[in-house]
Amino acid sequence: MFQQRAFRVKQISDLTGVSIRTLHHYDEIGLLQPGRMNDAGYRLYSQDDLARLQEILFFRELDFSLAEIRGIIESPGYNRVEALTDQKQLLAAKVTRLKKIIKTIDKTMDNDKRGVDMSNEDLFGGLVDEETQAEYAREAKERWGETDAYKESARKTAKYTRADWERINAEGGDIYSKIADLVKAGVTPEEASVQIQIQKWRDHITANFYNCTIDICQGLGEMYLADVRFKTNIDKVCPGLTEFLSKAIAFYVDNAEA
Amino acid sequence: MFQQRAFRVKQISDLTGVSIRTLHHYDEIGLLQPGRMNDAGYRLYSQDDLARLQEILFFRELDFSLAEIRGIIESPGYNRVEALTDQKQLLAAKVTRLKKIIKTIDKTMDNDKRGVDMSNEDLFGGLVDEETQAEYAREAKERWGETDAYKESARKTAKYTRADWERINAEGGDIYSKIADLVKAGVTPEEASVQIQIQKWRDHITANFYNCTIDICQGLGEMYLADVRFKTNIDKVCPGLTEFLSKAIAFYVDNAEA
DNA sequence: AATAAACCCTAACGTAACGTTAGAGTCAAG
DNA sequence: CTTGACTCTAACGTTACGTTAGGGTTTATT
Repeated sequence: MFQQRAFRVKQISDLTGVSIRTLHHYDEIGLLQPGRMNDAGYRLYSQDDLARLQEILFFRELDFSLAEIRGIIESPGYNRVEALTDQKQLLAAKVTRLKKIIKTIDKTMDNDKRGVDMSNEDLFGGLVDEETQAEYAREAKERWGETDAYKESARKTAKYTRADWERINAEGGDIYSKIADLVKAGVTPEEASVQIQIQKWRDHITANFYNCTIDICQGLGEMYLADVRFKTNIDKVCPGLTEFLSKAIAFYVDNAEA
Repeated sequence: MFQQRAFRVKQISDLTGVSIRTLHHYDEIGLLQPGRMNDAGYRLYSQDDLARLQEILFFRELDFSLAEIRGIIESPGYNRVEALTDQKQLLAAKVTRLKKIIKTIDKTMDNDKRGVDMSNEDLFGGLVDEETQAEYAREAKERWGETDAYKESARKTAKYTRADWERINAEGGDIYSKIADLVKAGVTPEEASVQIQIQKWRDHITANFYNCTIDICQGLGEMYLADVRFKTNIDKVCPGLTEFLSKAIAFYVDNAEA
């Protein structure tokens, strides 16, 4: 018989840079439980456990919470290669963001030297979250490939200023809030009051990003639900909003087709 | 009379992306206290407060703790332009690290596809902290310019594997621990037992990085104390170690010159 | 064989940096 | 003069661990 190589906590710690306490913690919360234990109760990690830890660390680098990470890698539809592709995409976005911050620093130093004041928006270039929008856009690119919708969106959004983003975000948030209010009021996704907001939502996307066809509506409705990042962001407005929104969009699509 | 422009919490929040609660928190802990309050107790932030928040966010992006940030920007020797230069340097290092992680992802996907196993070290490229060393090296570059010492160091360290870094770190840590023990034992920096360790420390640097001349020793001794990142790292071994080490190095240098 | 030194465990409290209610005052617009 | 958007303090909750404390285990070295 052949015995698979097993690592103990210190070895894992040395190899990966995570603390032993962190390994204990990940075991406790069920994020990374070692394949087996020896008689003394020592944790023995397998090669597969190591691979899983690697994935966890990639997600952590992207500021996913441990609960999110666990949710993702344990979901039935989880695909390692796809996840790696996503992670790469998001890391690239982070690099872009950091580079933008570096530029902001350069500008700040320059203007400091010359005694000029910067606009208050420029002072925080790269620090505000507007980039998450762009992140999501890239995400979309990955899922849709180079579709016409994506190209149109990229062309439009490229010219947007921070003020534009603020306005767009505010408008979008406004629509979500209104739907959230309807949720709280106890109406169903099929009701006209909701469907009117879905129409507004679609118009908003068409006006600011790309021509939001019925097919794309359907895709978005599904994606919002399937993708944790969309989901958590939407659920911030009101828990359960994503599910509701998805159902409402599905109904909207069905009726538009009929 | 001319009244300076004042911002309230929501405006600051919209402008910078930090939450209102965060502003409250920064006020509470004294990290960012608004210039003044109105009669109703509303926080009114000035243009200068905004600039300070910008600096805080740069540091935060680099994972400095709020206590550290406060310590740095309130220290008497604090220089805004210098800090910006450092931040830029560190952000660049972070970009490098992220790019390394992206490479690791590429490698992982590639090997996955071909069914090959990666070495366990390579699995975690970019995730382990070895880079802090390189970070500090770059820091040194910035402070010293392109000196011969720096070039030699860069040439040597470029070839190091993770195993080398582990060994070097262990050796360095060992020397620090020994000095820390002497500190706890109550000896003075001038005593022979300490000076022997300083000699070992210098040899360690010469062996692994560059020819550590007396002049460089002196520079290092001062830098350790002056630079928070060196200081906090060294003080991790034992609080007060940096001061002690600095004194011991100063004495070593004096005696070597005589 | 014994005895350190280095390593492992659980349990439980501590901490940093906020998030999240809860309850109440402020202020401009209609 | 009231309503909606904004503000405040106070205080408890949360995440992701760090940090003892107290006690077994394994391995290297007398």
